Amino acid sequence: MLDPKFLRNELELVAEKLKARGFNLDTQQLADLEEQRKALQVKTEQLQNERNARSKSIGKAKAAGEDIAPLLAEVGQLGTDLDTAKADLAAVQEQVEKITLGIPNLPDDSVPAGADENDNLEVTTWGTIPSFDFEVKDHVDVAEFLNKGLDFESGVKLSGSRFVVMRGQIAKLHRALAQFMLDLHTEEHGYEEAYVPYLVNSDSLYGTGQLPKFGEDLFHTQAETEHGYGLSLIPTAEVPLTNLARDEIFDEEQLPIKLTAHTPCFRSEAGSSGRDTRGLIRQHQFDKVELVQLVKPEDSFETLEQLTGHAEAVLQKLELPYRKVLLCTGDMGFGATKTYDLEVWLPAQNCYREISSCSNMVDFQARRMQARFRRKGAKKPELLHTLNGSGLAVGRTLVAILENYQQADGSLAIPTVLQNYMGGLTSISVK
RNA sequence: GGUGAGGUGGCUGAGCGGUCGAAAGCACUGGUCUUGAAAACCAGCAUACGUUUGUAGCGUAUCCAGGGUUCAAAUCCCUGCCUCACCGCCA
Repeated sequence: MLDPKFLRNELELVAEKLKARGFNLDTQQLADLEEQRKALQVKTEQLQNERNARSKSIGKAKAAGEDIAPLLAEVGQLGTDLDTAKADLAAVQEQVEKITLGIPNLPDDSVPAGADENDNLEVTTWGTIPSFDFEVKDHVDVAEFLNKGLDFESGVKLSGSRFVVMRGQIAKLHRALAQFMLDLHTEEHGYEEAYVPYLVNSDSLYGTGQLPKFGEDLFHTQAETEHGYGLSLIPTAEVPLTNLARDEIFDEEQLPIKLTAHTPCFRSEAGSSGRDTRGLIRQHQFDKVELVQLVKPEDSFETLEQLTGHAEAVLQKLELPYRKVLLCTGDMGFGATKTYDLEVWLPAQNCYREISSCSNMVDFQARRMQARFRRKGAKKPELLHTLNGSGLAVGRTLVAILENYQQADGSLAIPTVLQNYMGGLTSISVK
């Protein structure tokens, strides 16, 4: 959510910045509603003031033993006037809120203008793209050959399309990856490990910005009612981790707060029906190790560079070639003001594919969540800044390893840093 | 799931339907005192929004949340959520 005062006072500037990310703000409508809101709010508060004053004088009169009947008669119409004013105000406020909750964050000035992913800016590449002296298989075929380690048929039987069963050494490798990532972030990058709920309430989803606009991307445990959806499955650990700060006021010295968690993520993939139907790339359920930081405003852009580096470290230690991309205005997520994507090299697709997305949300989520901190000696608390990034998507990392570490004989080499997690195993081969 | 108790400011904890944004204590901040510290004493100490050039003033709201009764609700009624205790069940 944007700063309502900024939105009000700089409406045209906001609209212009939003245009860069393909969002059209109806400034006329919003300005009209704001004007109504202001008038109604003043009116309502005046009526309330009058009612309070009169009620108070009735109380005093009664205490003094005076006859209060004439005073009561005077109040007469006030109550109903107040009720209608309140109702009118609530209706307008609801409209304003509906609009403001649906406005995405403003892009930072360092973000390149562009319409879609084709306008993203490649920042760096790392590693050398491997060459194979045999015909490369994609990850599905590599795993199929390795004792049917990825079992999509069973996924369909148990649940439906976009679900998978992993077995044997592939399942273990998947687990090893998550362990490795968590250990790296906690032991070398200073994050605190967290175990969090996989079901969250609607307040949490509003806080990080999944609701109200993106409800159809989530799995809900019950249909939407006026009280929300009840509990919903998390689409990312960003939701529970970031919402830990909701309605909190931290001391300045407590920041930055750095949290990591390994969780499954659930996405309905509504609107992606034809895309990436083969393999592990796009599943309804996948695991991810998430990084979240809560920082002081002046630190957030520097923190974005660091956090992205923490995600890059995973790829580097796994010796997977990747590139770092600065997303353009048109390709960023709803709450982000600046986002780097890390894209890993997939030999079978002969291209880079997204494996991590690291974003600075500045105060966008913090304002929704009322997540604040107080500077030493300061009276007023300030909104903090929130950042998050994948460090990394475990399923897609498994894909990258299956493809980049495949051998001519059909076996799979195990990246050095994972061998300890695999009981010393250096490769996986057919039984 | 059943029964009972309860949810008040950073914490503890008062609060006959009216002058309660809320006693008191603790914590915290500033000051007096002191060579310094402690103690003592004095003062201050919630958040959001609106109005406004204003971190001033004024106004409004907030005593778990949402409804209701009333001229007036922290206080009464209903619903929900949560906490605690005991019972049942369970990994």
